[in-house]
Amino acid sequence: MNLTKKAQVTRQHILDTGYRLVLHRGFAAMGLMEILKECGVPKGSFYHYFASKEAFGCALLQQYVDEYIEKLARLLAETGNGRESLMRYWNAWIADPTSSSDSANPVQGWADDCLVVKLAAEVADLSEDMRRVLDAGVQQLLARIAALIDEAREDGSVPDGAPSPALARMLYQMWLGAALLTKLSQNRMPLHQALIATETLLACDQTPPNVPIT
Amino acid sequence: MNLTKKAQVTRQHILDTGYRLVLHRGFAAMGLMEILKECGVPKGSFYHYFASKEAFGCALLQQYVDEYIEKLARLLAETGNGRESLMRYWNAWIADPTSSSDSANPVQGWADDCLVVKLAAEVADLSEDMRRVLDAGVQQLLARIAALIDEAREDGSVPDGAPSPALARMLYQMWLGAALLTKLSQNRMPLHQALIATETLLACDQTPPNVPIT
DNA sequence: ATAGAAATAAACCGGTCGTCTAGTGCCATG
DNA sequence: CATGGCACTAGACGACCGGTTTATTTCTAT
Repeated sequence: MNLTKKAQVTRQHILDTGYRLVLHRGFAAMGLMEILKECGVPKGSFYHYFASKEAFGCALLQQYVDEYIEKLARLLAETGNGRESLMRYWNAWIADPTSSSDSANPVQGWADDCLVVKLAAEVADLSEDMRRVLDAGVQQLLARIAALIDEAREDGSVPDGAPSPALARMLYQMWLGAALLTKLSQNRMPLHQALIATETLLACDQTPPNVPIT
Repeated sequence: MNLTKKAQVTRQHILDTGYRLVLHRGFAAMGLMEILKECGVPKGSFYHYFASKEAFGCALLQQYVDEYIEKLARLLAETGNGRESLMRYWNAWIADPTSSSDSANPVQGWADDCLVVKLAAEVADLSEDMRRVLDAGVQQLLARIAALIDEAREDGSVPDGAPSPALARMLYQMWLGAALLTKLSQNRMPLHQALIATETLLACDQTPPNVPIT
């Protein structure tokens, strides 16, 4: 029992360091030895916990998705009307209000730790399994954002407009693009601009011609 | 002289097949042998034409950027007012009007062949040189789009609104995100939705609070 | 015919993922 | 307390592929 618990800890340790590494190197470029050396786990153990590198990747992504949704729930649990909650989320992309930032850890937001930004393009062609996990996570998130928009509209803090699923996706796309350009240009301006644009879009109450919603 | 020309052809051949492969496998995951086997060039030759894999990557990206700008110029050379030109560009993301599509080559647009979508996240952390090439290309493109918006506003086909550089970037980000989600979900709906959103945004003449530009 | 550049072939070394066998520690049962 | 069994650790090993370098051949121009 205690033993099993310790084993789970080891498995978790592998996943955590894997996350840190994959965030910067990418999935294919990250070797297993790199992870295992860093957390002092022998190779034999790895294949005890995971059937393959791909299976490991799936577990990694699944855990990331789950934790993301949880983190979002915690962020939204604070007080504030619908619009404030929504904007708290987008603001977190730029700077996570719950994480402290000192000189060693410069100001960072969710955009900097986002595996969708880092891996979506790579994984989409690499592994069907990993693609599905990440895609399902994104769909889940989009649904939550859409619901958030609906709530904000119900309490009157956001005006009516485009269908909430369409608007949610549009906003998310914009932030993905902003995070990508920020990575590429090493300049956080796109993120700040996205924040302004988000406010504009939320205020924009003109409904576009019918958008097919999936 | 003829020889030199033939050499250039070989080099070009390597770059072209490299582009096709990197578009699906990614840069790190694509081995040199994969390229060289496909175009029948021996390994030794590769290092005659390119100093390293990274240098090859830079040349690949540089050529991609240059061709992209040219392709854009050709697309915009056709008749139409400013707004029509602009929308022709975004439409091309979904389906390139200049490329024929048959059953073997299903309908494809620029989004499917975009190296920014595929490589930005990977390259940003992998190689400073490659990052710079791609970033410079994006900046060049953004400037062109902003100019296009200005032209459209001058001929009255697009209303005034947010500063054109900010609007251009916002639109581009949205399309990047849409292309990413399309790859991830294997569903082209995000692209179509981006098209609707683009029209809405162009019509939206409310200026957001001052946006610091670049 | 020959000097020298252009192009190629082959060897190199390190790292890849994954397998496999051996060994350790812990728990439950007799 | 012994013993068998299971979860886990340990790391050597294999086959292969990574990018790079060096040596060699091929060709052209003088």
